[in-house]
Amino acid sequence: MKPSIPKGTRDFLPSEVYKREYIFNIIKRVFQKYGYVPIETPTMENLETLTGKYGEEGDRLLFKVLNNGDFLAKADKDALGAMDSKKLTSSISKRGLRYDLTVPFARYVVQHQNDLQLPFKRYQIQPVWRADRPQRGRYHEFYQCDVDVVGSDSLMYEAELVQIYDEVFRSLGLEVEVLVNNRKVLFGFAEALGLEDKFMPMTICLDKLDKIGPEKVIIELEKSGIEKSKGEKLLDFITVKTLDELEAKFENAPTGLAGIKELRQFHSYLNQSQSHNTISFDPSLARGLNYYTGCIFEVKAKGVNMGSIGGGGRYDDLTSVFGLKDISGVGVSFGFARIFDVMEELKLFPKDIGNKTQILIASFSEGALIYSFELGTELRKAGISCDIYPSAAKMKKQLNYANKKAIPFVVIIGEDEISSGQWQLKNMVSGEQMKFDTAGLIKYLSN
RNA sequence: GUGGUUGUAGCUCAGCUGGUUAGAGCGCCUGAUUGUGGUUCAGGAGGUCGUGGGUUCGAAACCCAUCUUCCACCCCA
Repeated sequence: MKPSIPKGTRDFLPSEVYKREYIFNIIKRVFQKYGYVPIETPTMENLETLTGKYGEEGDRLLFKVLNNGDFLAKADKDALGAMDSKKLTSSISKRGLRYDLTVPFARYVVQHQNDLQLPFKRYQIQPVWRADRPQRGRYHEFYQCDVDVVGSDSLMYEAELVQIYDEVFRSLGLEVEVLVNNRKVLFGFAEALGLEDKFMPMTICLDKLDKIGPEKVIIELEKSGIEKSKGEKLLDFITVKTLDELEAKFENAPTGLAGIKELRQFHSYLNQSQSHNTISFDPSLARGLNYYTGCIFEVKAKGVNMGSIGGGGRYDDLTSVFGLKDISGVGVSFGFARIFDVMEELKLFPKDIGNKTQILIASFSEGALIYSFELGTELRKAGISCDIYPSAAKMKKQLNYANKKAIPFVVIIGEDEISSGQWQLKNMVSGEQMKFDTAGLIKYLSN
């Protein structure tokens, strides 16, 4: 049998896991500093929790888990006879793999509302699954890293999350630009142009601006039933640079004005001069997801051509479908896979990442193995990370093992060393050899 | 979900219009060097040519199906 894994999934080598954990650890440290706590939710949710939350497209991409037991006996016979897969699904599958972390979190908040102190600040790093067609950087299984706060509509949290972005990327050594906009401002465009009923398609087209260019955006808008003159006006709107300029154009747009007010308050919390990265207002920023209702964010890395490496925003009513009304939330997520790629491209991972083993103990004879194990025990007791070669293989092979694993020191044990009690320590970089007894070796390696 | 693309040794890839024993580089193993790695030299192992059908005297090559890879849409991380 040829070994294989399912389409769109990946194995990770030790070096990749080390790098991933390097990123995770920095992110977690920042989250905890800002008072966010970790939670986890199950891999599987009830299908009814997930369906209908991501639009029709999202439902298609949900992985469904087949019921156990004699599932066909309980299947919808009409749907089965009619070969209607969509209709059949609900009778043979009651669970699905989580599609993102936000909807399970909304369910979690409602379910545990009596145990949670609001505002509740949580972070969550877990894999999610989507039955999309895989491509590079697009998998069936991938990690998401979300940080959210629910139970407060204070714009202080928008400012806090942007600070978190700033601090995380600074710690990772990445320079980024944080783009900020507000869905109410976008709605203001629709109000000003009399396009309130076309708001959704308008934002979807606008979101493609930097990808397809202004001419094609106008064509797309026309396809959605927005006439060319209004499309041109819309593109004219988004050329504004400041909130004051925009305010002047929003005479008949009460929601738009409310959005401007929110952005002003957000900026008053943030002291720009304290930010390491650029934070800029971008009226064309739209974000695809429609549950956002207030401020929205997107993060782009400077110096590389890569899509956004993070994003998020304010959502006013995500918990109401689970029966809890008037809970406002705001959150952002980190695009882990892309951050990984950008850091790889810019060579930002520390060089010694993953080289945790300090020393290898090599043996010249079978009789030396017992001494090797004993020495290893002593070194480990002293907190030195060491690896013991398990046989008296050819020295060439043992030293090669150390080279492959980038272990910087090898201690060599043979008959001479055993009788004298002086171990040979070899520096694998310089090739130098020195003699130590056990105590001296520990002292030398502890420096 | 739509249209395309890819699959040959552990890895990266050659392999002509179908023709006899399927190749290279790197890696791996062995030896030169029976107590010392990275260099060098010599030798060696390793392949159901993604899988299943078909066409043919003959298929890695042509046809069909299927899986996989990557790409453009859709959508998104």
